Amino acid sequence: MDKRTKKATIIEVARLAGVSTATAGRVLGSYGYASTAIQKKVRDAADTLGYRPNRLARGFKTGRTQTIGVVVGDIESPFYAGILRGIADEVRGRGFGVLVTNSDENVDQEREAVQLLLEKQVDGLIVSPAAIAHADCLSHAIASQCPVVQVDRVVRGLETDAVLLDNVGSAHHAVTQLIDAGHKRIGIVAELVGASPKDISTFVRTMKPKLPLRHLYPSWQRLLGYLLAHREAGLKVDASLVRKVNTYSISAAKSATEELLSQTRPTALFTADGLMSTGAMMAIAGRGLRIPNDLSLVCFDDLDWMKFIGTGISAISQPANQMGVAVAELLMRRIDLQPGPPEHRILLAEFVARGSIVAPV
Amino acid sequence: MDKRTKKATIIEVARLAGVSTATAGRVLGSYGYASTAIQKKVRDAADTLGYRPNRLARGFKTGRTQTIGVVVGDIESPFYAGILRGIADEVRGRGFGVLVTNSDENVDQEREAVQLLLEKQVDGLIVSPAAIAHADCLSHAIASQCPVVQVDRVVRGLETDAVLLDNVGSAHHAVTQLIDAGHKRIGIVAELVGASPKDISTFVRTMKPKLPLRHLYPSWQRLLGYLLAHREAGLKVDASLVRKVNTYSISAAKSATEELLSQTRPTALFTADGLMSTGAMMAIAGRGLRIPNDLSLVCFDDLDWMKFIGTGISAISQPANQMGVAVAELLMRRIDLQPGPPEHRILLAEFVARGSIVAPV
DNA sequence: CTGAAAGCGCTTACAG
DNA sequence: CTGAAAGCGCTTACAG
Repeated sequence: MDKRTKKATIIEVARLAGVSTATAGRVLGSYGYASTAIQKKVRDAADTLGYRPNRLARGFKTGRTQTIGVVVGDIESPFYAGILRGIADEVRGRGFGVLVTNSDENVDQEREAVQLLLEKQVDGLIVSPAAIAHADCLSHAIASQCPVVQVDRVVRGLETDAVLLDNVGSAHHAVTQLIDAGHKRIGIVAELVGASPKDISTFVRTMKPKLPLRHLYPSWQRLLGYLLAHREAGLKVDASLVRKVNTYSISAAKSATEELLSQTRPTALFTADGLMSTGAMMAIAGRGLRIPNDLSLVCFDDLDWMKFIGTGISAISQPANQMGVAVAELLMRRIDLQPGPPEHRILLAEFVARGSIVAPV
Repeated sequence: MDKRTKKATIIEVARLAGVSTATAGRVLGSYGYASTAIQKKVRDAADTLGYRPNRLARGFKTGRTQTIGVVVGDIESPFYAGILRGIADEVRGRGFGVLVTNSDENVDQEREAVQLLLEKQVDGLIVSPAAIAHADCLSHAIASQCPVVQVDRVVRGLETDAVLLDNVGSAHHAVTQLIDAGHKRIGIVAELVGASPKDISTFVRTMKPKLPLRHLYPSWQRLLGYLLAHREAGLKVDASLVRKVNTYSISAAKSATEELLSQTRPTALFTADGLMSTGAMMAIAGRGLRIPNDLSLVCFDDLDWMKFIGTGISAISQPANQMGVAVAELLMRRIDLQPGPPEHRILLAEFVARGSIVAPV
């Protein structure tokens, strides 16, 4: 192989092999027929020239880039990192590339990202939509024939395939463990984006969400699971046990938990995602509370430290990798033009029982 | 804006505006001149047609795709996720996309990934090389004019810009804290890829690495920092205090730590990265050891739980985001054809002192 | 300041 | 089974 700096094109390969560029393309791109004799000539020529196909040119010509775009909130979050990992694994064998962007859960950033990805002619889009009410940029993508699959949440009125978690069921199950152990005052710390105190108390009372269930943010769905578990047990929920966080950050989760612990004295706590759990744990440790003796705890998202802190923290483990694999699968199907109505694939989380639940004192 | 499914091209915009495609391109791509009157006509036409530039076509023509490729071990690792975040942030404003791939620290996978990225005509490559002895695919990339920047480690003989951490200095500093507190038997749990027991004992004795210092894997550099700290204090190191891990996994780190704790009874422990720290903590908790009363501990990589476990774990905090920003900056310069000899940018880690170091009993 | 024309590196009907 | 030719959607010298 000749290592010159100038890249060889199919034209040069064809010339050296003494065939047309069409034929050279057919053997190198393995489409169409070619006699074995010619195949060998072409491959040899390609080898000696160190030919590397220009996928950009191919994509430009065929209209398919073998690239998918992914827009998530923040790849630094273990949940999204896990999803991304699953996507990359699923897609690699197919020779696809993955273009990633962070939206920071911000609609403008999401719009810009989608725009860029579309202009780069991705074959499909995987999005964890920042806003759930509407997403013009995603409708626009679909209108221009770019398949979209949503993950973790679903925009109202955006009819696409989606991969979701059974948030209500998982939270319900976890909180039921607490109730079964005898807890009656169970605090919950959750993101609850865009909630006012009034929204929360209304929701706690009525359990009627403003949007259809499947268009709720995950943290709202988890709250619903919490409420349902209570109702099922005939327990009334004191709205002051339900804490939202001011900004989506560990320190805000910590403050919210501190307030909750000092003001309403719950005997158990349920945290609605990994970030909440970490913040809550900081507050718990800060107050010198021992788990489970002083406080029972169940967390959404199973983080490393839950395995070794104290007697272990019982947790709901989201199958992030599998979610990534599933969402990539669904997208690939659509890229392959498989028709059919939108499919929502709902994955189940695993409840990992450890030593953080005991009867209240 | 007209939302038809067929995408408008610059030809149609030009026709509607009554100008040539060249002119339309000049105003839409903001290169070259155009009178304000024409600018308006073209923009209006673009708006009514809902024109979106095809960046693939542009890239194909200009030879610059405004896309960079990134190959890291595993995006699920918080360290790489942090780097990727930094890269994405740095690059977004420039309208660049980021194509990510996992090598799983496997040379073949790395080669395939680099190959694919090159064929996709990325403008540059950021790689955390899987093997340090050589990397033909990266030399190949450079030979074909694709700038490469290395991060976290550097391949021998591959002269590129790089962003590295001062592993030796950081480890030295951390271990010195332990020594200053009076510890004489300090265990270390590290990855130490490709080491035999003999390699380790030789290295402990001679402190002469097989490769030049800067081409050592991070875990070896951290071990060196550990050794230097001992030598400086006039302390001899018992080679049985140095534990490598059989596979790079939490459970292997846990087993290695268990062996270390039961066999050699150290009074303090130094873990050489986040994964080692998590595994070690599982072993420590499993044995019911309390930190710092039963064992002092310092960890490389500052993980969330180190803030709230017990009295806190003192840790070395790698500036992963900054590393990502730096590596993207360096790459962007080369993409802009800035000449000059390869630059190695060495970042410093921060030592976060918490409550995990006390005098040995 | 603007336009006509060539061309980036492939693939794809269409002939033969 | 193979080749000549057109064309994907832009940008870029080159004229004017």
